[in-house]
Amino acid sequence: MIQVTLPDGTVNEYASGITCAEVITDALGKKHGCLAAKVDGMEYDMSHELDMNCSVEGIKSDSEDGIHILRHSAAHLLAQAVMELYPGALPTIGPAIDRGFYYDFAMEPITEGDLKKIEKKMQELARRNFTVERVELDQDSLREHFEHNPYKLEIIDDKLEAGDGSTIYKQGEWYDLCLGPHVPNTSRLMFVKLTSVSSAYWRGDQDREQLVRIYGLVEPSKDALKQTLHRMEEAKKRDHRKLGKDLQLFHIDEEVGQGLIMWTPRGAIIRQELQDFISHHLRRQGYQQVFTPHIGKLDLYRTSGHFPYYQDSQYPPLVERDLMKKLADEGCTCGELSNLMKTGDIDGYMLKPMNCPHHVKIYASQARSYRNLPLRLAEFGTVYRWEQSGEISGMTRVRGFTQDDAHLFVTEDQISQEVLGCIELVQIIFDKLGMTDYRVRVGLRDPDSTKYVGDPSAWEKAEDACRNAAASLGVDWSEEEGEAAFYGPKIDFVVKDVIGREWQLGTVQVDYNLPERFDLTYKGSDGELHRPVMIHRAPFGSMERFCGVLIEHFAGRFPTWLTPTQCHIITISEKHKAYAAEVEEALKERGIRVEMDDGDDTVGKKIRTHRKLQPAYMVILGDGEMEGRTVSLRARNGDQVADLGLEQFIEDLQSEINEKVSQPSLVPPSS
RNA sequence: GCCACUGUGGCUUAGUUGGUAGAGCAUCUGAUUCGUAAUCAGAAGGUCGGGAGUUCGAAUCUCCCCAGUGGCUCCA
Repeated sequence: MIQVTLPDGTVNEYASGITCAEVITDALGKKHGCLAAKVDGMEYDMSHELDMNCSVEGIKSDSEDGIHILRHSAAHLLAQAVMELYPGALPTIGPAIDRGFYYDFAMEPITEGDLKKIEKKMQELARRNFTVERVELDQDSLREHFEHNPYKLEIIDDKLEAGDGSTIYKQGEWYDLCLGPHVPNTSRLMFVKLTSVSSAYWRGDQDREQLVRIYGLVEPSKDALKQTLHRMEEAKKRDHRKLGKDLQLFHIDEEVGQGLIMWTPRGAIIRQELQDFISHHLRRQGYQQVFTPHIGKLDLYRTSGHFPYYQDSQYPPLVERDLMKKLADEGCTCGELSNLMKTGDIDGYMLKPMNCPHHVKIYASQARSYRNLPLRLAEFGTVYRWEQSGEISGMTRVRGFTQDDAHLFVTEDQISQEVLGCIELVQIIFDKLGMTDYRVRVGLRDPDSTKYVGDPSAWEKAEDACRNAAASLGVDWSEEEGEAAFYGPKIDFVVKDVIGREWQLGTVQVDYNLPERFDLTYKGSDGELHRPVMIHRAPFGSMERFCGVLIEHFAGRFPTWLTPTQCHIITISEKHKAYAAEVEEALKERGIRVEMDDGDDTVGKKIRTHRKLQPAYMVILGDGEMEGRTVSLRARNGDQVADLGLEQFIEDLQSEINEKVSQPSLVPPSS
């Protein structure tokens, strides 16, 4: 007999060899809704047999662990279905992921249209309710089972020590190399939906085979699946690429170039407001504004180390006119040109891929003393990077962007405090915008690597500074070894977009490298020259990416202070034009952004039209308003308030803007 | 950069097996002056992402290029 402790603390006695399923059924009844079990905290199949005293807890299908198992099992089902439909395909790997699961196959490419067919097959297989069976095999028979699948053999080679066995999971005739656990039978996997097909490299290696990757969703119930699909639909409506067009915020033009954002008037307002907002805080924190050119000589980047090392991710250099002509006359090829530039035989200019070297030069333009430090130089600096064409996306991954950049030149003793200051700035901004859904990543050295510059004890101090700063935020943060830049540790702020992709926004990086390369110094209190440390920081990251994320965050419904047009005036009929003009003038006088519609459409039509642009308020003006010198407001959700005194309205609106209230609040919600 | 898919007037989109493009919104012109999600009528606007090819004939087939989408890889 063995003693089994249940989650509620009861201890039951069973004969040794009883399965988890039997224990859980005994404890919770037949309809226990569990997919697998935790035995002493470790996950096992329901069929796992218990042979010693232990604790057992069921894993429900709607728990986090349960969903994970469901997804992983659905991946197996997908592979089974694909194998039935495409006998030549070779399954490789198929894990559960955050939003579902995928499986990679070595096979002929398929199209989205084929997914329906595969999905149907999956449902059919689910319905046949195969038992999912765990089988332990020694290595020889494992190899035998997968002798026709070099991918599985490679996994066996990699993961298993010689002589070690492992397990396969069987459902019907089909089986896969896997550690489990899995659902007890395939009927649990009825509610699946294949979402997309794409490709991936075997083992994530660009130089290896490209595989067909199929993505899918699975949920424990029909309703849950429906809800998930609905949520995805809703999320897509907030996509900044769609809203950017609807709200006329930015434009990308094929003829201008890939990944190059043009901020249209309405979008430019948002950007300007954000820049003003942050500039205000920068001044308070002792930053000094600078401006630097968009290009710099190649030598500058040779010194900084960015050229030619990062040549592939930069726009090609600009070469002086005469030289270009001479080279052209001599029939110099691009490759030769590139080589000449690499060796320094000829010079040219580069579009700046970052602002640091220019700021470094400002630092170096004067003799600095410890009394000058920290020196904080800030600039909305536009940089250009040659991102791979396949990576470019909307506003979040572009080839030209403006960083809300700053570089702090500090003594080693000041690092900690200054990093903290940078972090605070990020937090002020995120708080004001109500962006709470972000994670913080502290990038540290890989202890085994030697690629890092700077003195190890200095690194430790800087890493501690980053850790402490991150901890002070009171949000989730994680340390990631090996994520540091080669020149110093960093703190990144990461948010997800509507389709679940992560984007790095704000960043704070400690840098020991550039001060070294540019031989920066300051005179210390001891009269000796010392090397300053640089801190790079950009709270938004880039204006483009940040705005893209912000559009999705607000679903296009910006707070009053940010929204491109704050009031849209709508007249009822022609006779209200004069009063409307008066109201418009009064608003504009106070710096409020107004758009007027005194055209001859019907009121309903005008409201419909203007709604699309999501102003904070629509100001409706008719007979009543004209007589009483009042306004009537319509909020974004359709709520209305009638006959507000004009002066009072303007006053209230202005304070709503000045205080950067999170959402328009002058129209009380209707009951 | 790699794989797959997509690309029709400003926007959304119809276009069966190849026979030189239909619509709605927006725009413009008239009429209408109307209280909160589309007033009526008319006009103008596309050669179908670009180029080459197959064909008597291509938006529809083939190839190359460009761009977008979903991934992969990358991201100082």
